[in-house]
Amino acid sequence: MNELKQNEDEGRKSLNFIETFVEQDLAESKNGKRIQTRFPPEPNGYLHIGHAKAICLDFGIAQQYGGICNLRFDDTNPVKEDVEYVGSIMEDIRWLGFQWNAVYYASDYFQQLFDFAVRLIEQGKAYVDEQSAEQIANQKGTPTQPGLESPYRNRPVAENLDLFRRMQAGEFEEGRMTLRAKIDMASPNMHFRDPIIYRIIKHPHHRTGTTWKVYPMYDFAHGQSDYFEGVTHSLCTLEFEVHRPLYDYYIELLRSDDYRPRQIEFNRLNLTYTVMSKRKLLQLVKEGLVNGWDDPRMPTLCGYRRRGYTPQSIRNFVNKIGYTKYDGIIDVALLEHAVREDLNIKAPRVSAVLDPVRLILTNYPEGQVEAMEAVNNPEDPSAGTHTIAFSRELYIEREDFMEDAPKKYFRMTPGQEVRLKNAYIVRCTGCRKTPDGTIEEIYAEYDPATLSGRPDSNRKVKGTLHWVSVAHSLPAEVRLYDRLFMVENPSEEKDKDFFELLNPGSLTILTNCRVEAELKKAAPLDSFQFQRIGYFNLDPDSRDDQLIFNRTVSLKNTWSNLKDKE
RNA sequence: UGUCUCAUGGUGUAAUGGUAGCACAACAGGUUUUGGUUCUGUUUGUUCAAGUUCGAAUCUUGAUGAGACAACCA
Repeated sequence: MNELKQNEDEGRKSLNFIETFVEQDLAESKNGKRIQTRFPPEPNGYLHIGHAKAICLDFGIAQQYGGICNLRFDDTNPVKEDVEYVGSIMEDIRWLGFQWNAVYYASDYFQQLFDFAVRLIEQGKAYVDEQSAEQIANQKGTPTQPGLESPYRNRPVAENLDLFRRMQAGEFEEGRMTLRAKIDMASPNMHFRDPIIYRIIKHPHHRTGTTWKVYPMYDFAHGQSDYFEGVTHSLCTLEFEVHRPLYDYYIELLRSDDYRPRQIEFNRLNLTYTVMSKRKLLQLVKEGLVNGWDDPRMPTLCGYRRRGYTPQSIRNFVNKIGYTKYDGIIDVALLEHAVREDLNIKAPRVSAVLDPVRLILTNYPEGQVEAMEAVNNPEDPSAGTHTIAFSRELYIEREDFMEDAPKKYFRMTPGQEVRLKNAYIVRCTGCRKTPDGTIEEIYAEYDPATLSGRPDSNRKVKGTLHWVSVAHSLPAEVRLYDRLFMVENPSEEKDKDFFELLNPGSLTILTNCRVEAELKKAAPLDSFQFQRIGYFNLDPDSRDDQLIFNRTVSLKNTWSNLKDKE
C-alpha cells in the first residue's frame, strides 16, 4: 500500500498544463490562493465516458490543491432539459467516486443575470433586436467577412429597457425579439458580433416553472455563474476556446473586486469505435434501438456500469490518457486494458459454459459426486474459495474439443491429455456424432491420481479446461452482445454514416472486442463456470432481474483467433 | 482571404535549452491448474525548412498539416 502511494507520488512528477496554470496562479496568490472548480453539465442527457474525463479533472484539481468542486447544472434551455437527467447525473458522479461540495443551478441566478442584462442596457451595451433569426444570421457575416449592424442597434436605452421587461412579461411570442450585446459586428471573433444574450422561451422550466419568459444564452450565463459562485478555474473542452474572450468580456463588466474566474480548455475525449454525441445517444434511446441509457452497449457511465466496468478502472483510464490541447483519438484498447487490469485484481472467478457439449468420463463411477475446491481469485488469496460439484457427466465448451486437431491445439482431442480445472487430468478416447457431423458427446477417461492438490497432480499437460456438472448446473439465458457503436473513425463520422451504423449489416465487428452475457438471476453464481481466458465482473446494481457478466479479457488469444492468424 | 488552437513511435502521453522516456498496441521468449495473469526482450517517433546556440522536441521565422468558431444549443 505504501509502495503504491509512493509510486503514485513519483508518477506525479510531471504536471499537466492545467496543473501548471493552477500552480502559477497559486504562486502569484491570485484569488486569495483559493481553488474552486465546478462540473457544469446541462441536464439534457446521461453522462458518458467523455464526461468522466471532465469530472476527474474538475474534482481532481480541487482535491489536489485543497479546494472545492461544486456541481452546477447549466439549465438555461428549458426546452431540452428534464429532471430525470438531474438525478441520473448525480447518481453517476457518485458512482464514479466523487462528491461535490454543493449543488447549484444556473437557474438560481436567473434574477441576477436579468439584473445584469438590465445594467448592460442602461450602459448602452445591449439592445433589443426585432429581427428574425434568419435576418440576424444573414447579417452575422462569415468567419472571413465582417457582419452588418442591425437597424435596431441604436435604439434608445429607455425603449430597450421597456421592451426587455415586456419580453419577460410575456407580451411577445417566441422568436419575436431578442436581447443582444452591443459589441462589434466586424470582430474577427464571430462571438463578438453582437451575440444574442436573451431569448424568449415559453416552455416551462423544470425548476422555475413559468416564472421566466426570457432565458440567458450559454455565454451570458456560464461565466457569470462561475463568478457568482466564486469559481477560480473554469475547466472546459477545447471548442470553448473561441468563447473565452467573451467569457472574459462579461466578467470584466460584472466584477467589482480583484477576483476573476479563469477559463482553461483541454481536449475532449474521443474513443475509437465509439459514438459520444449526446444527440445521437438520445436518438438511439428514443427510437428504441437500445434498451435505454444504461443499455450495456451504450458508452454512458451507467452503461459501462451495467457492463461491469468498475469506477476505479474508468478513473485509472482517465489518469492514463492525461489532459492536453491536442485533439486526438484514443484507442479503446487503452480503456479495455484499464478494466482488465482492475478486474484482474478484484473480480471473483466463477464458472459457466456458454456453448455446452457433453463430456462423459467413462471410468468415473456412476452416481458419484465430488466437491471440488476452486479459488475465487488467483490474484487475491484472501478472496477465499468455493466448491463446484464434479460428476461423471460434464459440460465443456464446444470450442474446447476438436476431433482432428492441428498440432498447436492444446485442448481436448482424441489421445491427448488435458486438465479439467480444479479436478482431474483426463484423456480423450473419442466422441459420438450425429449423421451430419455435429459432435453430440465426447468420451474421456480420468486419472484418479491426478486430483488437484494430490502429489501426482502436477503432471504437465498443455491445456486446462473449465467445466460444469450436467446434473448440478442450472440452465441460463445467455445473450451475447458485441459493442454496438463502431465506426472507423469518429472524427470522420457524419450524420449519414450514423444511420448506417444502426443497420446491423454495416456494423464493424472487431475480433478483439468484448462479449457480454446476461444471465437470469435464477441461477446461483457458483453454478456457472466461465471460460479459460477471462473473468466476469458481476454488477451488483444490475436491474431487470438480470445479472450482467462482463468478460473483460480481449479475445485476442482464443483458439479461433490464433487459428485465423495461421 | 479572418480569429483562436494544436503538431513527439500505430495510439495516447512525458522530457520546460543538456542521454527522447512511459503506458497501450504489435512481435518473440520464460513461468503458469484458465492460450488468463506475470516476467523478460524486440520493433517503431520529435511534420518540413532556415535561423539562434557549445548544444534545440523545446527558443525565433517561414512553410505544411489538423481542429474549433458563422444555433434564439451547451
